[in-house]
Order: sequence, then structure tokens, then C-alpha cells
Amino acid sequence: MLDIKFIRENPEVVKQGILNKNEKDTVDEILALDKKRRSLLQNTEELKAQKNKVSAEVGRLKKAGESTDHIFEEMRKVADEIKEIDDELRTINEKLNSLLTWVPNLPHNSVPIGKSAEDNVQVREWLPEDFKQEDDEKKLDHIQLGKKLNILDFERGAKISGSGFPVYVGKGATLERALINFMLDYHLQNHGYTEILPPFLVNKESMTGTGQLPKMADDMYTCEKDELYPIPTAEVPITNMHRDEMLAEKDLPIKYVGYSACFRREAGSYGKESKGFLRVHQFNKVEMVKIVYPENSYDELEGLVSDAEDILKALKIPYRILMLCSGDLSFAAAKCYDIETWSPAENKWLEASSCSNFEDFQARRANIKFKPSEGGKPMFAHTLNGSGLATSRLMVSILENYQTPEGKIIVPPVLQKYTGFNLID
RNA sequence: GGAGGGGUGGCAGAGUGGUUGAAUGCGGCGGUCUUGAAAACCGUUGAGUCUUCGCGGGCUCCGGGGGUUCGAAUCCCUCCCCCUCCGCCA
Repeated sequence: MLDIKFIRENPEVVKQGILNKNEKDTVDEILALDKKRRSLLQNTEELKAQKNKVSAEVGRLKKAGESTDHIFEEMRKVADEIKEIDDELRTINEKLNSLLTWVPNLPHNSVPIGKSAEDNVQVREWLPEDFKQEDDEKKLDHIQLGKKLNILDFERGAKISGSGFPVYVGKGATLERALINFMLDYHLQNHGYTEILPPFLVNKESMTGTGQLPKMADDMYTCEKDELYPIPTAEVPITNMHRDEMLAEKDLPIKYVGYSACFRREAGSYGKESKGFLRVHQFNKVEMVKIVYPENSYDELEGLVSDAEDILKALKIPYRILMLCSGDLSFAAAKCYDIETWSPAENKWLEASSCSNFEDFQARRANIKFKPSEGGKPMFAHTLNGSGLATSRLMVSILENYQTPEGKIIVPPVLQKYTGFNLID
């Protein structure tokens, strides 16, 4: 959520930001409602001041044993008038708030202006020392490997749940579990995070707090009867842990890392892009969440990306970092880096992580504040999160990059103590 | 699922219709004392919003929403959450 005061004072900046993000500009409508709201507010508050004054007077008169009947008739009228204005005010507030929840966060100044993913800017690329690309065309893709080695079963997943719900079998399941444990341990031991294992179903307030609702309503699953939503990412429960809380500056930065299954409807995506692991409805992810002092948030973003990179370096998976352009930024993000891992069989880069700074956009929605140590007014914290990382796309890269000419998989050395085996055949 | 109890400021906890935005304690901040710290003592300390260049002033907020009343933390309705006991159960 943007600060209404900021919108009021910088309408052109907000409009430009919305435009750069390919979102709908409702600024003029918002400003008109805001103006109306303030005028009604002044109106009703004046009447309320009068009411309060008279009511206090009644108290005094009663104590003195004097008659108060003559006052009541008049005050009843004032009370009615207040009610009328407040009703109108309520309608306007609801409309205004609903419009505000649809206004995206504005891109940070350092973000390149662009329309789509084509305009994203590569920041750097990392390849393992012994990385070779010659034999790529001979390599099996992850679906072929999964079938051949009997470690992934997409067909049975489709039977028991539907397409996009993969089943991990045997060593495939163990490898997945090893990967999750490795990533969690790595962040805990080397990057100073605190582990969280969050609920996988959250309420509407949480979904709104991090910005998934209302815009992404069609992309999430719902449990209507209980008004709960299966989480699309652990970002939601973890960030919302501190919803409606007043933190102390000395608590910051808060750094959490947590595993969760992630559930996404992926409404409207079909075809080649969606085969195998490339697009699934349920996947596993280790997520990092930071709640930080505003001034430090861009440094913390760089740190977040580097924390995710460390995992790929340890696994020796080729990757590149992209800075998303304004048009490709998600609704709540001010700046975002995507990390893409190399898939030799697909012959392309696959998004395995997204690291974003939301500045105070989520904090304002979720009401996450802190008291500055130096005193003064409470401030909204800045929130960030990044995948560290999502296993499905990463698994594609691991399987494909670690396959032998015979179509077996060598378990990446750092995972071997977690799997208990070093070859899948 | 049944019965009962409870949700008040950063935290703990008083307060049951009229200067109560809220006693008190803790915590925070400032100070005295001290070589320094602790302790002790003194002072100070809720949030949001509107208005004003500023000083200031107004309004709202005691789980959420609605109602009664001239006036509600306090009474009524409703929803949510937490705790205790019983039942059921992975």
C-alpha cells in the first residue's frame, strides 16, 4: 500500500510509476475520493466536537441537580446529522481503501524502465570451473531422466491430484528432501537466519498483508468453508508473523528462513512451458524473509541475493542474475533480482529464485512497525524476501547438469551426506 | 462438539454509563548520585488521522463490526481469537 499522503503530494510520480509497471492508473479517482473524504471528515468532526462539549456540560448540570431536558432535543438532531455524514464517509472510505489496495508499489530509481521480461538486465553470470556446454544436445531432459530412473512420476501425480502435482519416488524423494535440508542448514549455519516452519494455510488478512490479495485472487487455491488459503510461498506466513506488531529498532534486522510447500493455481498457463517441473501447482521452496531498518533495505537486498547464490555455488550449478525491469516487477516489489539456473536439455535459463525489496509497501499493509531507538514516531519497517531456493526448477538443473553419458545422476557432493548415496541409477 | 472464563497502552494489569486516553507496575527515554556501571531517587513516555507555514487545536481508537444513549472501555447484538474443564481424535 502506498501512503495516501504521498499520493496526494506526488500524484505525477505515482502515475509514472504505475505506468512503468503496466498497471491501472486510478490516481485521479483516488484523489477525488480523498478530497471528498477530508471535507466530510471536517464536517462530522466539527459536529462531534460540539456533541462532546455539550455532553460534558450535561454531566456537570446533572451533578448540580439542574434540568437538562432542553438540551436533549437539540443534541438528538446533531447525533442524527453525525450519523448521516459518517455513513457517507464509511462508503467513501471503503471505496478508497479498495482502490488503494489495487495500487502497486512503485519501482525504485535504480530499476530499468521496460515493458516485459525482454527488458530485464543481466547483472552477472556464474559458471562452475569445469563447466562445459558441448554435449548439451545429447543430454536427457529432467522428464526423461525422471522416468528412466524412476524417481519422478508425473502421471501418477496427475491421477491422484491433477496435472502439475509431481510425485517424487525413491531416490528422487530422498534427493528432494536432502536438497531442502541442505539449503536450510546452509542458511542457518552461514548466513545467520532463524528457522521457521510455518502453517501452510493462512487467512485473508495475511494474504492481503503481503499483497497477494486482492490482485492475485485467481492464482491461489481457496478453502472456502474455512476462509483459508494454501500459501503460494512461505513469504506469506513468515512476513505476517509480525503483522500488527510494534517492534523495537534493536530487534532489526529480523532474518528468517523457512521451508514450505507452495501451492499455485497458475490459471491460464498451458503448453510447452508447463511440462514436467517447469510449471507445477505444488512445489517445495526454502524462503528467506527479512524485516529491516528502512535505510538498510537495499544493502539487505544485495545480501539476500548473495545468500541465494551461495547455495548454487555450493551445488556448482550455472546461474545468472537478472535485474527485473519495471514492467516485469511483481505488484508489491520495488526492486527484484531473479536468479536463473541453467537447463542444458531445455537449452535455457530457468527462474529458481526471486529476491525482492518491498520497502514499506507490505509493512504498511500488514502494519509492521518499529520504534526508533533515538525516540520519535514509530516507522514502518522494510520487508524483503527471496527464494533460497525453489526446488522444482533447481531440481531440473541438478538432474540435467549432473547426468552421466549413461543417463545416471551423480549426487552433487554437498548433498551426499544428506542423501546417504552418491549415484542415482 | 459441550460447559465456563477472558481479550485494555511496548509488556503486565486496574477500571462496569459522565474531565478515564485510561490508575499502578515493568520496560523505554532524560536527569541526579557514581571514577564508570548497577542500585536508589526525580522527571518523562500510546497510536492514528484532520487542520495549521509553525505554535497549537479537533476527531477517532480499550479484539472486529453493528446498536442503545445527550454521553459507552463500561449496557445490548454479532463475529473473531485466547485460556480452563469434559468429549472426540492424528
